[in-house]
Amino acid sequence: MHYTIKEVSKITGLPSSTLRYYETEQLLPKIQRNPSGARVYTEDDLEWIAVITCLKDTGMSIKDIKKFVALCALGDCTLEERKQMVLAHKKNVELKIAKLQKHLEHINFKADYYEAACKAGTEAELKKRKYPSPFKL
Amino acid sequence: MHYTIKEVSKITGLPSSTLRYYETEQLLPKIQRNPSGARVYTEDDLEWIAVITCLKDTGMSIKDIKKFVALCALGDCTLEERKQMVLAHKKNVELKIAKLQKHLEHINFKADYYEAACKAGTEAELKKRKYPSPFKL
DNA sequence: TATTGTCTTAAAGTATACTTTAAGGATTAA
DNA sequence: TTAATCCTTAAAGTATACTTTAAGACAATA
Repeated sequence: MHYTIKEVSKITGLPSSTLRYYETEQLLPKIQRNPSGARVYTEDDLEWIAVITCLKDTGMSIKDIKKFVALCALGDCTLEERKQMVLAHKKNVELKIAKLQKHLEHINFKADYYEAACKAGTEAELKKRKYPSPFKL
Repeated sequence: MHYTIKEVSKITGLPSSTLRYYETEQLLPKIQRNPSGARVYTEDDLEWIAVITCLKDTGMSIKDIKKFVALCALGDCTLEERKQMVLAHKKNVELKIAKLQKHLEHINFKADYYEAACKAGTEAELKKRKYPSPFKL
């Protein structure tokens, strides 16, 4: 199956302008063109977009994604380096999730706090409730 | 206990410039000054910084944090609105974590892929291994 | 055939969140 | 007392990741 830029935009949720931007930044391989010069996306292109989206949404910079894509283009001789990049990123994402979960505890504390404060109509009594400091003082 | 801006910077990991920026943007209440005009931070200020850091690191914009801080300053009449903000943000963070976990599966797939490819010395045989598309085609 | 809607490019513009610079004042160590 | 090191402000600069604009080409519809 082949897709126009508009279809890909709808499928992926990325604006056409972003899809063009990713291509000029070389986050995507060169996309084929039809006789009048319009982009024609394949299933493989969609798979690439999924990978890029995954890396981007997990916090990898455009610059690093570009580097990863460039390594892929070089073939088997970059396998080890790509593996290291993926493992490092995996670790980053795990840390990111752990950090968010820690912060979520703080937010849950606040949710309980406001639940109680709204019931009481005032937070005067509640200000003593303190969430343990995340800093070493 | 009282702290200089440099001490707070060390404790929180935020550069002094960022602490000043947060204050001018009104993410922090006005910080006390010593006789020569230098900032003097209290434990309460550190608690605020922890809240701001929590909101910021979980993806709340400076603009929205500012709004939340302003509501806090208005007192009990904004309790309900603050509660709604906290609950909405809690939901956002939960979604964010779920999304990261989903992406982590994709990254784990890639890690396995590169593990196998490095062992084989080539990815030729592995290109058939496809991670299920996250898009509805 | 004219209009509408899509596509193209390159370049300039925008949003967010800081960060740096410049110029000067106060405190401490030699 | 002089140099180093902190502090201050306001304003300009930076980085990242797009997004918009402008100008023009192509294809389908009224």
